[in-house]
Formats: sequence, C-alpha cells, structure tokens
Amino acid sequence: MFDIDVRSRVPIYEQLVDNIKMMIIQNVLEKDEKLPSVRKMAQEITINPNTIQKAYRELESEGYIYSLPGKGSFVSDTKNTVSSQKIEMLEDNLEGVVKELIYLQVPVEKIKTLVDLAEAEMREDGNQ
Amino acid sequence: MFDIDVRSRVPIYEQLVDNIKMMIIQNVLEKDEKLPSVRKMAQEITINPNTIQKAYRELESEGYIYSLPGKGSFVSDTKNTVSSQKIEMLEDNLEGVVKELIYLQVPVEKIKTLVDLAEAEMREDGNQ
DNA sequence: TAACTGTATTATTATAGTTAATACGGTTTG
DNA sequence: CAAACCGTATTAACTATAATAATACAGTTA
Repeated sequence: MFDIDVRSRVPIYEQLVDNIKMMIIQNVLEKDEKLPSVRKMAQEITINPNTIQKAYRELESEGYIYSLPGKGSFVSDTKNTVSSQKIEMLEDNLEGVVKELIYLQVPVEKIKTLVDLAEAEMREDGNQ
Repeated sequence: MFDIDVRSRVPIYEQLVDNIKMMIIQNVLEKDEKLPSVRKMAQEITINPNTIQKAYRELESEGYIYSLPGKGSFVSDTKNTVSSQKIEMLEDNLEGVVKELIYLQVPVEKIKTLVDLAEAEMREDGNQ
C-alpha cells in the first residue's frame, strides 16, 4: 500500500507523510476513510509503531487527518485546502526553467516529452 | 561568497559541492581560477577544514576541479561538458516542478500549455 | 626559512532517526 | 463484563552520519 525506502536520506516518517498526503490530495483516500491503525501499519511495512505515530501526528497537525483515541485515524475534508498560491509559484518556476532550456536549444517537443515522463514516474512510484 | 545553511538537512559539504558546481556551470568561476584554500574557506564560512576538504574531494572526483598539492585547488576546463550538464540540471529542475504541479492536481495538458506560452514569450522578446 | 598549500588519519562530539518496551485510557465486539 | 482493539505518551537505548578537533606530512611559494 505504501512505498517506503528505508535507506533513503528522507526519513521514513516523512516518506509516509508525503505518501499519505498525496493519496489524500488525489482522492485515493477519501474523506473520513479510516487509515490503518498505528500498530497494523507498523506490522504491514515492518517498521516501528512510533515511526508511524510520528507520521500520523505530523499529518494531523497539518490538517490532513484527524484522530479519535480509541477509534482510529481518518482522512480530513481537504476539499477547499489546495494552495493556489503554491501552484502559481510553481508555474512561475516552470516558466523560468523552460525558457532557459529553450535558450540552450532544447526543442519544445523534447520538453513536453520530459513532462510526460515526469507524469509517468509520478504515477509509477509517487516519488518527487 | 557561498550560501550555506548549517541547519539544513542537506549536509554542509554537499551544499558546498552544489554551490560550487553551479558557479562553475554558470561560469561565475572560470577555467583555472583558484578556489579559496581549504583552510581559508573554512575560516570564511566558519566551519571545519575537514568539511571543506570533503567537498573539494567530491568536486575533484566529479571532475569539476583539480587539486595541486602545495599549490591549491582550481576550476577544471568544463567547456565541452558544461552545456550538457547545465541542460541536465535544468531537466532535473523541470522534473521536480512538473511533479509538484501534478501532485497539486494541475493537469498535464495545462502544463504543456504553459510550456508553449513560455516558448512564445521567448520568441517575442528574447528574454530569459 | 616561514607561511602557505593539499592530503591523511584518528578520535570525539552532536544530532536525528529509529527501535524498544511500557503504560494509560477510550472504543468496539463477543 | 472482558478481551482485543484503538490513539497517545514516555523513557531509554541504539545507530548512522555529519561535523569538529587535533595532528601530521610533503610539496610550493615568497
């Protein structure tokens, strides 16, 4: 269910946070859906429950999930939360990079191919 | 001269490597230019000489600089590699930005439209 | 010769991530 | 009610890596 690389420099708990965030944003996990319990998740991916707890605590503090002691952890309603400001910033970035590439004679078609590649990778493994 | 964040998760020596690489690729540092000595650089940015040494060793092994014991460390001739490496760097950037945009639900087609827009602007007024 | 270079080595400290072992109280289920 | 789940909290220990510290050696330069 989750894609963790234990020897990455990115801490496990943070990989978990990123993974779950993405699944929430992409609606793979839906509003009020129950996440695996701390202990079950720990068993599933064979890491320590405390590491899961840390990830869940982080996700909760960022508003992606909410936890009910005794019941479980659930996906928050994030419908209206996606940051248009961040998108705008990234689009500016994109413009800059694209212009530099074109300046260096990289054809537009090549750039679009790279966009497709990035998207394909994104779907494959969800990494950044 | 260099832009180091000692409390970043990226190790100092790696920040140094990235910094210097970029300056070489962008021709801020020119061929055969002398870099600050290990000890002087350590003094300048108040970190341990061994950390500088580690960065220089890395840069040398990647061919960005060459070192002459007793004389100093110097920028390699990267004339024929710079352009392709710069492109590579930009393509990595592109990949990152695109993935983040997709992560934020921006459709691939929208991204490609932005690529076209950037190209059009590029042709119009020649800006970067 | 003195002061600089790169290079190497060994030991130590600091920090962050992770694991481990428990514990407590709420919830669900049989 | 009791057992088996839940989230949560705490403390200690282990690990890996980055960074520091203290030297040392040999080549170069002024």
